[in-house]
Formats: sequence, structure tokens, C-alpha cells
Amino acid sequence: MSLNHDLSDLFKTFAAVMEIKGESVFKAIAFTKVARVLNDMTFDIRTAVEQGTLDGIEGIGKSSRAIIEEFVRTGKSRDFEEVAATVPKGLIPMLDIPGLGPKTIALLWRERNITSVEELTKAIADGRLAGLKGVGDKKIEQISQGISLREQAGKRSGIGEAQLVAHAFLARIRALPGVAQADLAGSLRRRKETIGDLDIVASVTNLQAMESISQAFTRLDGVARVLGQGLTKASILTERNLQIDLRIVPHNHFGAAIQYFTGSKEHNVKLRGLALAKGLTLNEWGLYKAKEYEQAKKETGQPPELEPCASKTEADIYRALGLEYIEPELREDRGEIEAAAEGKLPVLITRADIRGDLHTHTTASDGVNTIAEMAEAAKRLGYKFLAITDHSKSQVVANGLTADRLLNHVEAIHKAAVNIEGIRLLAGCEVDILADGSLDFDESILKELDFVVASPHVALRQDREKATARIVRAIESRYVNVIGHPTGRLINQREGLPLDFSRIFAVAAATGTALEINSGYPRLDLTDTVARAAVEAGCVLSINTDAHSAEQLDGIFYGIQVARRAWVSPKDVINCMTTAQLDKFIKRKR
DNA sequence: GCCGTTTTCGGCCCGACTGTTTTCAGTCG
Repeated sequence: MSLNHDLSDLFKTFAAVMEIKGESVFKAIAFTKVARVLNDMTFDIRTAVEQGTLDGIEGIGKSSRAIIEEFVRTGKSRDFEEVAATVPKGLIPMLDIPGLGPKTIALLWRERNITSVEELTKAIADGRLAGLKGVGDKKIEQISQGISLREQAGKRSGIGEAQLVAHAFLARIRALPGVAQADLAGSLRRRKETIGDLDIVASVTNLQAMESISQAFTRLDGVARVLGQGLTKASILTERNLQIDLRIVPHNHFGAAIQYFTGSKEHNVKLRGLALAKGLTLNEWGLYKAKEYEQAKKETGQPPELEPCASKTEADIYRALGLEYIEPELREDRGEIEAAAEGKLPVLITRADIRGDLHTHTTASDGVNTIAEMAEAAKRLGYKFLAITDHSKSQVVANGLTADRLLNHVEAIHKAAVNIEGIRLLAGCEVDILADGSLDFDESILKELDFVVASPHVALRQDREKATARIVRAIESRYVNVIGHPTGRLINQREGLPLDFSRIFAVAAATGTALEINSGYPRLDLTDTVARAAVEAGCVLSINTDAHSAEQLDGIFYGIQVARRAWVSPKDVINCMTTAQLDKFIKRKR
């Protein structure tokens, strides 16, 4: 898929160059969107070009299509190279410095011949920025801090880490005097797998309290630095360099504010475009009649003196725009607004739909709880079935089971099942998919199992062709029910296998093999966009915890969130089947 | 550059905060 990413990067850079050159911002926005669409794509762009299916994709117009086609054919774009040559390469990374934007970068380049972050650092030290119009001492200090911030920060936090910090701060904010309600917004509320910064919205019933809350927030425990603080808004950095933005609004505007702050930006842009087309205008204060809003009295930090069409709840806003309510996980501008307009949003899966976990470990391999303990924990979660799937022999570090040990373990599981009522125990195994796609046990062993998860653990740097053939071969085994964490990726740590998903989906759908959304953080594998494409291609999914302890069974929550972002309904997931349906699902393949 | 149930031309989301300004530009989300 690297071609998609290469092209996405090209459009991103193209947009950056246009910003610095001061061309129409709309051109840059358009190319930024093309970059996003390419990045989200789960099919190979080369195939789309060859099959001529590039036409129908929203956001990719005539010019972009020409660039894509040329790049697929020749590996480059003359248009891009021509434009890029007019701007020094070193200016592009300067855009990542917080507080420094395209206008100032262009100014530094033209007036001081600064063409890289390194030169900028030196120029600041030498005092060469003095006398630049619009750049004072404070601005220079801000840029200087921005440079060091960029070096430390870099990566987005994984949802697992961000969540802990978010809940700690949310609790502290809720405890501040005058706060009526406070909730998470931003990408964490949308349950994105990585989080850039945390957004929290608080409401007040007494407007006088707003500023004192804003101030108190910047003095909370765990605040390392204050980035900005106004009447209704404040930003801080935590000790771990995570940025938190707090927005404070009057209580009857809470819905509008949390809608606005939840984003995504792209979702909101489209929503406001829709509002405009209906003669309305949408902002963080509410949804208003556009003409009235224009004439209304407005003051910074205060709602306009005007009755909104909607503002109290998010549901009110979506309804007033003629849309079904859109769950936060869907708000990415991936077709949800169009679907909501037609009343065709999916019924999203919830925790209550899950009837069992199909990928778990015990003390037999590298888990910490026994069969009975895992079964009791599953029962407490209300589950009707549980597959015990300890590691196979190649996973030596994980105490993987040899054939003999596995057969004994199967017997032990069946024996344990006799003593445990109300839950069906499946004796399974997480069998390694070896580098060539063969399985760690042969069929004489596999046929003794009730359930098989096959997963790749090693050789995760294979090329696309090899990796795809490997997983396809595993799917074709009649005993394999689920492909566990199909790519092996780890958030912020490991890319995983570069699979050709359209081939994987075709074989998985044809054979009745489920693809896993592994709920273990930082796996979360498959990802949201891939899982969605899988379902659209006719595949079924399995959401499992890969729990190595009874406690970890609770982690199913992460996988469900990925599934919700993937537009997944209960009917798409084998964990939502009744036990009888699950038996049928397993039998059908054998 | 992209797009079209008010448009094939003329729009394109919107407000808060900061800094350098005496009325606004740049940046951010």
C-alpha cells in the first residue's frame, strides 16, 4: 500500500507548497483532502487506476486524477516537481512548528533567506529576526519554544495512554466550583486510535464563573505549562507533554459546543456547508438562521443575542439539519453525513451485543489465570461462550503448547466445562501462521479442536506479495475460524504486514473465515478503515480481547470502539451470534 | 482545486486567542 501513502504524501506536500506560496487556500484545502482520501483508502490505487474506478471518489477531481494517473504510470508527477522546485524543500518541515504558519514562513524566507528549521534556530540565536514586520520579541520567543516543542512532542499518543490522562483531568475539572457539566470531546470521544491533544468542554449556569474556571484549570495538578488562557478557553501542557484544551460555555449551548469540539474538523466543515445550503449557519454557539445571525449583536466569548434553531444538545442540532443523529465514532467525513441525510446509518454494535470472547489465554501457555477462572470471569460479563486459545509450539517465549500438551489441554478444557454451567467452553488454540502460510500444527491435531484462531507472530516484515499469500493460505485451511490480529501491527511501534486486503477479503468471505479486530491495546488490528472495507466486501469479523488474564476480558471495549468506527453492526460479528449460530458457523467450513 | 435539488461560475466553515496592532493578520482547532 506504499503507493497510496507515497501519493498521499505527495499531495500533502503539494498543499504545503501552495500554502507557502500564498496561492488560493482552497487549492491547498482541496489537495489536503485528496491526501486524506488516499491515506484512508484500503484498496490499491494502482488497481483503481487500471480499472478506471477513480472517477466516483469524492474529493478527487480532474487535476488530482491526472496527477495520480501519471504517478502510477511513471512514479512521479511533473506538475508537482515543477511547483515544488519553486520553494526550498527545508520550508516544508517548518510548517510543523506550532505557532508558525505559512505566511510567516514565507516572510522569513523572502526577507531573511531562511530555508530550514536549522537556519531558523540559528537566526533566532543571532538576533537576525529583529526588525521583521509583524514579528516582535514575543513572536520570536513563541517560535523558539515551538521548535523545541516539535522535537519533544512529535508522535500522537495512543488512545490507551491518552484515556488515563483524560479521565484524571476530567474528574478534576468536574470538581471545580461553578462547573455544571464537563465531558470529553475531540478525537478521544471519537475513539480514534491515536490522539493529538485532549479536548474537554465544560458548561456553567452562572456566566460569571467562566473565567475563574478557565484560570483554575491552568493551575490544576499535573499542569506543566500554560499555552494560552482566555475568558472561555484555555490550553495547557501536561507533565507528559500532552496538550489539553478546555472550552467553557453557558449550559444551554453545551450541545453546540461539544458537537463543535468533537469534530472531526472535516465532519464539521461539511456539516457547516450543509447548514449554509439550508440558509443556516453553524458554529460553536449553535445553529442559527444565517441572515439573522449576520445582523445579531456578537461579542467575543459570549453567545450572540439571538434565539438559536438548536444549541442545547447534539441531537437537536443534527435533527434541525435534517439528519439522523450521528454517533461520535462516525464523524470523520467518510460518508456519514450523506447516510444520515438518507436515514441509512448503520445500527452500531454495542458492548451489550457481545455474547462471548473467542481468543483468550490461560496458564497453559502465557496467561495468568486458569481455565475455570477465565470461564467464571466470562460468565460475570454475561457471556454465553468462551474459546480458550493458548499459543502453539512455535511461540516458545510464550510457553507455546506442543502437540501432546495441546491435546491434554483440550481434554482439560472439556473436563472443566462439565463443572461450569451457563457458558459454553470451546477448546481452541491460537495457532501460529508460519512465514510460508503453513500452520504450526497439522490437520490431525487441528481436527481435535473446537475452534482455531490462526495468527501471524513472526516474519512481520514480509513484502506485500509474500505476506498476502501467507495469510490467504491460512484462511484456506478448513480448520481456521478466525485470523487473529491479521497484520501484526502495533500502534506507534510496528507497521505490520503490508497486506493486499482486497484479496484477503475475497478469500475470507468465500471460505467463511472471520477476520479479527483484536481489542488488545496497542494492537487494535484490524484498523477501522480496513474493518469497514472487510464488511463491505462481505466478510464477517470477530472481536476478541486476546486476554492473558481474567481482568483483560474487560478490554473488549477497545475492539468495539474500532468496530463502531468501522460502521459495524452486530450482524457482522460472530461474537454476537447465539451459541447455536456459532456452532453452525464453525461446522460450515469443516 | 472541487463541486452543483437555488450555481458549470462562483462560491468554498467559523470563532477564539495572541501578538503587534490602534483595527487587524496569523494561527489554531
